[in-house]
Amino acid sequence: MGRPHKPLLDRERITTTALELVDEQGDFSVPRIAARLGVQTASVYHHVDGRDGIVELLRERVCAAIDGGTLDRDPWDTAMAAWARSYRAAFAAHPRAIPLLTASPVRAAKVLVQYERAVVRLLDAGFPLADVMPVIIALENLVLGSALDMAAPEAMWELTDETATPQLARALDVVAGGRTDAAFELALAGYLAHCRNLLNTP
Amino acid sequence: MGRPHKPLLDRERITTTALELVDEQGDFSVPRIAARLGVQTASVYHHVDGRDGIVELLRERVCAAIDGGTLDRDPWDTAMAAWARSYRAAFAAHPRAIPLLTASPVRAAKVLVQYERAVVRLLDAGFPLADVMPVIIALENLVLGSALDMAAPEAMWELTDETATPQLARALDVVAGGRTDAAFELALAGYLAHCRNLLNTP
DNA sequence: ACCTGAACACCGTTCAAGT
DNA sequence: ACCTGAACACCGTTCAAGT
Repeated sequence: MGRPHKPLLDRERITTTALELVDEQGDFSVPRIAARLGVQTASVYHHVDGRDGIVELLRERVCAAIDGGTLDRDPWDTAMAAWARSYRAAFAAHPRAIPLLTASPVRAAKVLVQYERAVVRLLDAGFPLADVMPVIIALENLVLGSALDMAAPEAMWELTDETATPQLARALDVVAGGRTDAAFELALAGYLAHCRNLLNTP
Repeated sequence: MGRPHKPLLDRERITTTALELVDEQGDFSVPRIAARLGVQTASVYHHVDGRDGIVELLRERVCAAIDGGTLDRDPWDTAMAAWARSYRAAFAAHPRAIPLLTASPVRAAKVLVQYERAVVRLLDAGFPLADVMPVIIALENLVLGSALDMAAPEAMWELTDETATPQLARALDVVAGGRTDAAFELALAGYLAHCRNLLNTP
């Protein structure tokens, strides 16, 4: 066939197809992307840096939904809370992608700029330089830990032998659906309170 | 060859070999396990429920290092803190296994028993039933989020274009090695303080 | 019950050949 | 520059055949 007049493929469409596959089936493969786009497997490699490159594109695509504007809100703790919720919501929109994306951290330029903004906000708020990264990484840990929890199928919490863990069964029963959100909000509240405290008692 | 007088393989040795491979190379495959054990690939399938079964065995093996005894300490918040640190340390002992293990949550019987114990401790401490699971899951999120951070190669934090994020570079520079532990301890302290507060102001 | 050898479907990746 | 077809090494899994 040779080269077409108009390219059949581009990174955008490859990313979209990969994300569709992950949303539908929990995983993707290069051949299945190619098949969906009506193209040979090898063609994909002319646009993308292998399978790992596609994962990186997925990470950037998912993270594009994080609203960096939240970081401009006042005061600083409101900004951090809103950023954390937006960060988490971006991952929640594609739960089946989460195990794929959390394997290595987000280092896309667009997200690093948000980290830079967060550093500045915290310095302006009065945090000592040495506290800034721990504060930010702790927030990232919170978000990603919660994301993993969201990615776990509900069935993971269905206890097969309830008699061995009766109190756990009772405690699970009473939270049912909202366990994930409640845990995140609890951790976030604790985190923010502790940060405020750090600032007031140096 | 046929059946040997003494089995050449068992789940224990398969798990150990898989963990060795993961520690050394960041991943494992059934054929490579077989090769190390001087056996055919197909033989492994007589002892183990496929690749996923081996991952589950890895999860159980790594989690066996969690010290459930910490949950008996007094008072309850000391117990939770010690449990969280032990939980995290178990994962930290095999950082390259973490992405493999965090994809789905720990549901091995031996660990569920610890969750049961944690539920009882929290109920005894006076937490309302509805708060118990959020409190426990938030702790799990904290631990796993931090584990992911530990699994990330140091290089992930080396900024290629420092000028775009100068403050981030400065903040990173000053924490250097200890960023992961500092972030975890910060989040844990905030979490515990918040839990204590929940208990005192219902 | 446990190991082998062979087979199958699928994967990631490369590359010369075409336009 | 971009697509194809063919190739390669590797993977997970199954199964009949042996003891």
